[in-house]
Amino acid sequence: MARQVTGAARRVADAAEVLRDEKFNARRVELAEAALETLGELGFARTSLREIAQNSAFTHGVFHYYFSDKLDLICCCVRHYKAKCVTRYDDVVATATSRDELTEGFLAKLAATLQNEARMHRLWYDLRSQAMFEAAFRKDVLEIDKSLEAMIWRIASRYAELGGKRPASSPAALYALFDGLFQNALLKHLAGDKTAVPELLDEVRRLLPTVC
Amino acid sequence: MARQVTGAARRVADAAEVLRDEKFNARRVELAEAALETLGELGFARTSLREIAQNSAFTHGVFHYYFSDKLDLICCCVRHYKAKCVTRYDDVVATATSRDELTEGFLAKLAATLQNEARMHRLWYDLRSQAMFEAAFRKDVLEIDKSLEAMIWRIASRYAELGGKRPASSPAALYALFDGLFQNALLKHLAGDKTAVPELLDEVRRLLPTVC
DNA sequence: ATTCGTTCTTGACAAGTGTCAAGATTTTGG
DNA sequence: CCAAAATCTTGACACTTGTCAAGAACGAAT
Repeated sequence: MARQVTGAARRVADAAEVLRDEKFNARRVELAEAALETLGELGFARTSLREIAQNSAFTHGVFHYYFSDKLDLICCCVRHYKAKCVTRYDDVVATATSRDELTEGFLAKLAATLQNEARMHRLWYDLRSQAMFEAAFRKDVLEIDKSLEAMIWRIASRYAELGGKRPASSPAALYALFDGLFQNALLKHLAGDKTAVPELLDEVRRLLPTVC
Repeated sequence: MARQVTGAARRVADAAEVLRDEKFNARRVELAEAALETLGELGFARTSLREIAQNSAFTHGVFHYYFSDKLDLICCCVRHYKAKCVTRYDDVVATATSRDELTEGFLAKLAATLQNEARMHRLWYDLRSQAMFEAAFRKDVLEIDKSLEAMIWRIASRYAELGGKRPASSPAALYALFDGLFQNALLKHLAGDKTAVPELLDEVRRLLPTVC
């Protein structure tokens, strides 16, 4: 009987701890989301914890309560960002019933992303570059890169399938191609080049039938 | 006669000034080269002028004598870096007399670059990302990007020519593809992935005949 | 309602930052 | 050879940075 009580008590205690952990983690995500705002605005190099705090509803001390240090915070930001990013085109892939439909849906989302979420994406490129210097970022960054490659591959596979074909290149090559084009268009777009977005769309429209 | 003397004096003065300017600029390049060492090691975010000075034969004051501020120094570094980079494959393109020769020469240089100049290249990716935040970098970065695109295009054109064909993609798409592949391979290589280099070579070897 | 553990605020600290200026040193031109 | 201009050194400045600790505010369980 003592056994059962202990078992029950343990269960209750465990449940409580899980709950606390979840709450703790939810707060971490809240803070990470707030941090992403400032990071997207200033970039990794120019962003300090105090600046993050000032641009948010929190004080700088809270960040040190929830994160062991700055890298811990940024890693949490990156992981959180990932979840949002990777599913961006899943709707289009799931609902498109023809090559044209898929193409137009993809291009529309691509253009919208480039214009409305430029800040988040430049942060991604920033952090991916940081990972080349800071080993602490590498694991997460490589993981996200893999996820993005898979995302592109899903689009390409579906596009090929709708045409009764198979993709003509490897997942790595396809991802490299689209990522490179997007990165270049993003830089031009941020530099005020109005032609960046339409030129990206043209390029992708021309490319899709040749690679899948 | 007074006219002639003034004219001659002016010419001499001008020549002297040009000489001084050249000397001044040579020194700037020396300093930039020293700065590139530290920048390649630490990345833009973590590099301070004092650190640059300590890792070099100069004192930190000199850098402020030759550069108006930190951005000015970094811009000079980037411009200097460009000149070296853009001509890397020109020999191979000029001397190759067959597709195979060009392929092997290109791949050899590609592998060597990835392994021996990883630090300089991660710095390039770092600065290109910085340009998305810092407007002062954009002009130079976009210019270098264009030069690199042209470099890739020269290789692809020559490769196509040697096969009696024409490149199947636009310069932008080709550059995006190779740049994306290289960037990804660099990250993996820096993360200690021994397969990064051979996999890049395989991918490029497979890709070349399909895009040109 | 009181107590105890969690959460948050505030202020401080040491280290590091870019920038500048006064003066030492070297080079140059007459 | 000497004055003037350039190059360079040194040390200081005002400011920002990440980190931490002391304690206030809060919430939940007894």
